[in-house]
Amino acid sequence: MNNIDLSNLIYPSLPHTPEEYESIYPARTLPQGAKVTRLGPSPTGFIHLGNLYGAFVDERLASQSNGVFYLRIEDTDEKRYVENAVETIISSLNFFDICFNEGVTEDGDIGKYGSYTQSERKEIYQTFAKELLAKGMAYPCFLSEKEISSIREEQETLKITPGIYDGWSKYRNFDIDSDISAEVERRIKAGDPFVIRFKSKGVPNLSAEETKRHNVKDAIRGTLSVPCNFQDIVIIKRTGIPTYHFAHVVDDHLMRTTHVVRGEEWLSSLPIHIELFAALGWSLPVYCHTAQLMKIDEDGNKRKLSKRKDPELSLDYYRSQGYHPTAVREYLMTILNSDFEEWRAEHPTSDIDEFNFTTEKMSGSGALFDLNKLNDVSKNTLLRINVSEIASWLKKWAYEFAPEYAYVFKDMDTLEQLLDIGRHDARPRTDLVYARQIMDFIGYFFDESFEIQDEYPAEASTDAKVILQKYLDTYNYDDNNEAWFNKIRSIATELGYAGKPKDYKKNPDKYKGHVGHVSSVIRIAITGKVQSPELWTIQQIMGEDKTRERIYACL
RNA sequence: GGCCCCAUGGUCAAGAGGUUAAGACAUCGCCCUUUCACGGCGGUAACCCGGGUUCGAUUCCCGGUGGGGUCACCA
Repeated sequence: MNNIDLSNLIYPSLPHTPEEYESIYPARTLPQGAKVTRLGPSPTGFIHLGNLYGAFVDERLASQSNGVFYLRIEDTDEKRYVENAVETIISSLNFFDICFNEGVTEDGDIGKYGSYTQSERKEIYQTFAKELLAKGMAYPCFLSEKEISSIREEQETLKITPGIYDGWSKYRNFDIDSDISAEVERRIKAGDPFVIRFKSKGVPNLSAEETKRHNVKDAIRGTLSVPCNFQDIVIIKRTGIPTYHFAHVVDDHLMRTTHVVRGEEWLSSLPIHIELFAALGWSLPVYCHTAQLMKIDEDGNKRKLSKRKDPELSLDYYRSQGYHPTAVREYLMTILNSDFEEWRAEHPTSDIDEFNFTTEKMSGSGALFDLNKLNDVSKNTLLRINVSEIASWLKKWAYEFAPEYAYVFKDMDTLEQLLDIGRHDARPRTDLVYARQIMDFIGYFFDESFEIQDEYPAEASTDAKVILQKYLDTYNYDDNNEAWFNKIRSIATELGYAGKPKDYKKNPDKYKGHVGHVSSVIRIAITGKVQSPELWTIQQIMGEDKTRERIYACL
């Protein structure tokens, strides 16, 4: 038995040794306890709420510990590349206030641990693959697709775990079989394509009791017990590019990541990563496997979210509906940490950054996305933002997503007054939820969108014109709220309506209705709807002429 | 199918070996009120099932069921 080292034949010239990379990317000098996190999207450009959820965890962890949060583009799958994806990812995340302090940016990389694009790190991965090769911990494998699938078939009939592992690839022990080693050497020299597989030390197909296990601490889930890996997984593909598994291990070590936040779908490949880290002699990062986000559908049935596709899941959906980024962050934090809502109730005006977020308080089970809750969080969040900011945010939103509302923004002062109605009362109104809804809510004010939508209340419909005529006769723009309403009350009593709703309720037969019915008629004439904020204020903003016009139009 | 993760009202969720099992959203009713909203009060509504440990389990253990994930030269 002779140990044959093919590493130099496979990778004859690489610019650096593993040791050199260790010093090129030295341990970071950061304050005690600082966390280094990363987001590693593939460049499909599709960012969904689940990504944002995870990114938020990364961002909080790093920022709260004065650490580093960096963006790494994981483009090891050429088929996935979408034009401008990186720009889209960055801008979507930035919109929701998720910012990176290192990594890929639109103007090139920032930071000393680059390149932050995996396709540009080929030589680094190969250097470590070469090391594994030299140590006999990896091997070149020439198995074709056909061969692999016939191995799988055989394994299926044998009812054992499918895959390439000890006993199944004839290339695994090439160095002790001279025939195979001669073949391998010849084919490498001939330029035949091959992959590099990790040579797992795990023992395959043991019974449940015999299986060796790892106990790993997960920052969200506590101690996890996973079986040891025994698959000879591919670390370098035929193209020379690493697989996710290998790139993850090499990059997160070299970039000195302390906390790996990723979805729970990665849980099942954790054994692979554990073995890889050990094989390279590196310590494990702290894993944080987040639960999946789910949603509730229109029928009220719960349903798991499928990762891609679901348009409601796309971040762009919330952007185009006009949810305020702060509201989305608030909502996300309520599902992220169970005690956030309580904290928010105690600190209504504090910045969300002051909340102490921890992974331990995250739930291991998937949360259902709840639009009701988002809306509730959103209206309370908007209450905390001052009107001028809301107005300009709406304008920006309309410019991008709803140009048909341009008329709303012709007079920003008026818009601000409109939006501000009732917001500073002791018990403030919470009418504003998201941009599209707000456009609808204030639509009554603008001639472009004004229309009579509701019917006069039955109690006053026959008197409607009389009421409006009398109102027009007595209306005075300079009346204050009280004087104005007293006039309406006089009209009501004059026509046989109760001046107070209570009187009407006590003696419904004595009156045609009450003052509320009378004012509803006026409200409908002016706003087109039975429901509106404070009418007097609306009129003051509208101005005398427009108010009179609207009434007149109904006569 | 193997393996892994998860399991308290409709939803998010607190919780401890003994509690009248919090709270928020949603929903329903009442009150306040010139409409709506806001606010106040109240109602409906939950520990997946079966064993075991225990004086006592929703809580701890085991098994099952259900949901999810994963078994690629995708991430």
